[in-house]
Amino acid sequence: SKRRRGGDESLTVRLPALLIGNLYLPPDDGYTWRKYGQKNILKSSFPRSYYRCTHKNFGCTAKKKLQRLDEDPHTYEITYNGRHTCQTSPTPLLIPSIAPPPASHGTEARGADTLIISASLQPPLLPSAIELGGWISTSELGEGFQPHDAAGPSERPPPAAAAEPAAPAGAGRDGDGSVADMANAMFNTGSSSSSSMDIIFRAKQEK
DNA sequence: GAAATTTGACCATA
DNA sequence: TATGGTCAAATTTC
Repeated sequence: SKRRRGGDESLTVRLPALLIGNLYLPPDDGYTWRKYGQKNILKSSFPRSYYRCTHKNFGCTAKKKLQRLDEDPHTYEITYNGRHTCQTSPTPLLIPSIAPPPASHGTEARGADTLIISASLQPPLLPSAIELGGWISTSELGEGFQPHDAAGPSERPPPAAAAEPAAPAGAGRDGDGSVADMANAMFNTGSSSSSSMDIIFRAKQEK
């Protein structure tokens, strides 16, 4: 269909928004992005926002386009462009740069360089779910989600996922726990990681 | 003061 | 020429 000059890869995924209180916020993919623009799109009632990797200085040209779907306000369509060359990137999780698994329930190919991943298999992959851990009420998660998932060493090979938690003392990450922090600030959940937080991870069922 | 957002202007492409 | 994507100054937040 539309092939681009060799390195122009793009990956489009749809995943459920994090529902905090009564507002939907975009899912955290573990990378640190810097917003550089926002535009209103004709057909969409929601604006489209543009992000690029924070570590652009080091030649990381990864970009990300985010759009909340009109039909499903609780679903975000995220389009990734370019590759993360920055090794300082925290949680690599999804974005396998055009993962090949074609014939599979849940994943359906669209065009040559576009891949749609249904939300149903996202929850386990989302780093936010892992990082936030207790913040997310597992009862609200879709079926297929293991409450004590992260603990299991036998899960799929999470490359950097392992290296990440081993957080180097001091260096730390950039403000990344934004979701938790924001939620915390918002609802004044205060100390303790009690699960009183009302984060609902809605797994959208594709029609 | 540095770093990240916001926002309208500007540019590119269909 | 209209629409989508990026720039960059002003502004806010850390």
